[in-house]
Amino acid sequence: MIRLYNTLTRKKEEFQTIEPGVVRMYVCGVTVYNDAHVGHAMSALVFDIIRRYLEYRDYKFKHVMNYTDVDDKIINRANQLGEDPLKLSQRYIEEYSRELANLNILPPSATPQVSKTMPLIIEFIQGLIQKEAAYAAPNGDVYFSVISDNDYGKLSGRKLDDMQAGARIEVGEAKDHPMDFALWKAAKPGEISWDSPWGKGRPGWHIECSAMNLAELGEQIDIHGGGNDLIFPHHENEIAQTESYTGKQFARYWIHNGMLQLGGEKMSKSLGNIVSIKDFLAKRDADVMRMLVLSGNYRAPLIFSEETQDAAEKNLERLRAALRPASTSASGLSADAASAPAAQAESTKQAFIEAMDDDFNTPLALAALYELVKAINTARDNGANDEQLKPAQSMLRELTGVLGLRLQEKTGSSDDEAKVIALIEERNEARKQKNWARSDEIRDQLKEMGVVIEDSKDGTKWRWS
RNA sequence: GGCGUCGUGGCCAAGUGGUAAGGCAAGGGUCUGCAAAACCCUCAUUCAGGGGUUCGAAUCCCCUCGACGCCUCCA
Repeated sequence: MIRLYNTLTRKKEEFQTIEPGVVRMYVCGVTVYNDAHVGHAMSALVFDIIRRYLEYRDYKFKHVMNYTDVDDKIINRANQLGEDPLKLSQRYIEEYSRELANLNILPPSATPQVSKTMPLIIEFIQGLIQKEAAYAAPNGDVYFSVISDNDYGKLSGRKLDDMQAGARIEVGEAKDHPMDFALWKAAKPGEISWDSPWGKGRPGWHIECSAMNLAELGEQIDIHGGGNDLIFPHHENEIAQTESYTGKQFARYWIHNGMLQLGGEKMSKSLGNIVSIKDFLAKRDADVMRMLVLSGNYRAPLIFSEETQDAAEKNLERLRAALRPASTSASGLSADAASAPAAQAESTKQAFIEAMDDDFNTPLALAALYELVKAINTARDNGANDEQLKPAQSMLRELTGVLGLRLQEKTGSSDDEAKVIALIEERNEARKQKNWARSDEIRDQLKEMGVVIEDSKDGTKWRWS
């Protein structure tokens, strides 16, 4: 039984899809106006891991991730650069999708954009007005009426009365209730706009997701996800809009990832404490980012520091090392001893599934993997051959694959490779003559080139580090 | 001020009533010319602090302190 934590009910619930065997999942993507950062990567990775795991458990997936390509910030940025806003956002959409691919994130089955969903958004708003859940203001704005929705606030656990006390009431706004929010914003002079029954304008932020959801996945979906900073107001408002429109429960499970922390604070564009995905990948492997996400519960804040990144690299190296071949001089284990790693493979698989079934407990799943790593290494140390290592190694490959880890060995340039081999030959000559000084000097030189060497019975092995 | 999440060893982090997983770091050992890798051993009588419930609490309740998120755009 798969259980997952539902923000809506604040507890873990058994996972049951509307249509057996099929998961409809909508995850809020990004507003595209500049470089995405590792916090966005965290969110995308969390839902990629969830998807990969549920696919491993035989679910088919309809995975939708939207792009917000019409928005104040995009317009401002475009004005600064003297560029067309839709061209600007298109550029960042392409860039973001490349970055997701670089992070080994499976492409969603659909990636709708606001600018391409206008007719449906307008239709949606009209429907809400007809149901008296929304109203057009004289200035050309259209607002959602929160008092029309008797369970408004159920996702974030807020009451209208509580919120009103602290709400910022903009002077001159044409709202009936201070918490009412815009479905349609009248265009300011010179702004990009679309025609509508209320005049030229553009959609508010929340309505786009309701509309795209409906278009791509239908009235009811299984999982709606995003960062926990979206719970209020974004997801709260999405629920209000969609449920007022359809009269049905919108999403069964609301899943929210915790925020990535840099220096004790949430990483965000407005705070300016940003590490872009691009900058991260220039320094570290995509697996490192994924390992970082796997190292903690997806709902908890993720500490992003040099120390946690270094630890993630070490952990990856441990997994990679376990997949390396047996010693060429391996004598082979007795049939009895050879069954140990294979048996561990089975018990690790059980433990892995049990951990992941429980709200995607990746730290516990990793612990199960390390047990398998140990069994493989022990067998190898004891002389297991490749054939005997294979069952355990394939299982390790399978389960790390479910988590989306690539575990590729690092590579260097082939030009350097010839040099490395020459140096190792020279070093082995020196070692034969017991010229340890020269031998160690060459080892240091290789280390500076990023090459690690290991002397073994099979000869000297080397790899890029 | 309101709503919510949370505080576990040097660091990261499982564990939500039955007596503290795992990884990193550190120390010792086996192996090695020395290393590296691997393996073995050591490393929290204790879970922010204080009360309470219970035969029994890191786990439940209350209070205090602290952190983070949201309440405005945000993954």
